[in-house]
Amino acid sequence: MPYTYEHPHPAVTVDAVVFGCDDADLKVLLIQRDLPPFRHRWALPGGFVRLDESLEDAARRELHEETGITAPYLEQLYTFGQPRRDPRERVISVAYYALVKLSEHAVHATSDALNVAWFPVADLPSLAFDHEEILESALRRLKGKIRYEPIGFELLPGKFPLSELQRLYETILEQPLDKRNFRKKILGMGLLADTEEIQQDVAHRAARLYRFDEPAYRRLKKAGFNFEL
Amino acid sequence: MPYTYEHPHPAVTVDAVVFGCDDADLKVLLIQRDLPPFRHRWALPGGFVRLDESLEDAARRELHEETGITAPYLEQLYTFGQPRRDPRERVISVAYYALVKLSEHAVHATSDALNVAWFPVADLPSLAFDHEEILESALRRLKGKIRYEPIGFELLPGKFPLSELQRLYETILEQPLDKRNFRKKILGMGLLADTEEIQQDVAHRAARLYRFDEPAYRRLKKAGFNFEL
DNA sequence: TGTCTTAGTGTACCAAACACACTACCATTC
DNA sequence: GAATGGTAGTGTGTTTGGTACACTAAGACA
Repeated sequence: MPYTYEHPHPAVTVDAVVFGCDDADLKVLLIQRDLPPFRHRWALPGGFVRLDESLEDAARRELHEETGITAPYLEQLYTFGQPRRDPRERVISVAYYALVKLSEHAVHATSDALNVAWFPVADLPSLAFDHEEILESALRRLKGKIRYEPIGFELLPGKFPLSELQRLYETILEQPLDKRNFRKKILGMGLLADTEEIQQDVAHRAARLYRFDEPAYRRLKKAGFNFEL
Repeated sequence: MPYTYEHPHPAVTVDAVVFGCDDADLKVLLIQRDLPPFRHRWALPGGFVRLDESLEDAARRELHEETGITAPYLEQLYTFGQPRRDPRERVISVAYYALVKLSEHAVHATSDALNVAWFPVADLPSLAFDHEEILESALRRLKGKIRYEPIGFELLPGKFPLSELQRLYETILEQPLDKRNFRKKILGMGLLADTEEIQQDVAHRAARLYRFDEPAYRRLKKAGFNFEL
């Protein structure tokens, strides 16, 4: 059972900041801890890295184990390793951030967590460890990256009206965008395919639905195109 | 002497990609290993993180111990943690990149290293571990970041002619820039202060020397200015 | 049939990006 | 001291993309 080394080793964990978006808000997935330290506090999903798995695999595994979410867009964010960030022992945490289509992911609490829930980023509870710092860092990254990589689509359903895409950008960038300029620019890129479908069950004129044209993006990127909004 | 844990722990190291620039080239600082594994191979300076120091402190300490360099611009790059990247045991490496003024830093080998030397990034030896991957990643980051943060100045001496700054950008971005447009843009930002000095001992017309005006940059940044080249 | 709500569309102006070529200055050499 | 070689330094016109801005169209519902 015990593991012995000649030199001291820190523990290594992965934590994930999972973003989702619904009609109203940008949201983050949190779990409520069922074990000390910080028992009953909300925290980012995450856990210890096993010796035979890569960091990214560990992040995916923990995410699945604790929240039921699989295979999202996942990217390494930053590594947090201040000496006293965990009261138990020296723990170095490699943080990831993930983007998921909120509507397509039912979440459910599992063994290690008392509870799992989506929180609007504008209204968060106090978090365990240094997870508030990690979350802020993830938000900054998202805000920066969404402007020059087409990652916003990961947060939307497969088919979406342009107004929803615009609202997503406005929410994340925290600034209003002009409708005509937004449409002109995004449609001009040639990354959106018209699905020939329209919204259903809305109490007003129905909007066309578009989808992100991934192959077109890869083609354009190869040809030197740079996404920018 | 032995350290015992209930669960297996990986080892954690920091590695640093140190960039410098001389008249001709962008260069990287490497050490020649004096110990197995990869004995006699060139590698990035780095080493094990101590339990009572932060990751950044560890990077600075190792850099100083192995190469004599102190207090450079240092930023976390990425964390590399594939299970078999080190043949001895599971080692997770938090990589940093640093920018230094090459001319102002005499380097010297110390105990752990057989040798220390600057290599042009265009002409590198084969490296130990996955250090080639780390170095490529650092180059990508540098290339991306230098366009929207004024970090290029960290690589130049305190006083420099505009032509040297331009050559630095051309080297890192790997593309030629128009002299007039470059000067217009960079001078128009108001980040460069004229030192009222000129080059000495050159075999042609001497150029004015400028310095990066850090307080001006902070002021402008606060007012919403964004560096971009 | 009127009202409400969101979808969808075009143009004029301004600012920044880009392309482009010559003169000025200094040191060295003959 | 004249000529040469090498880098410093300078301005304009064109094009492109960013930004500001207001009305009509469609469909649901009362």
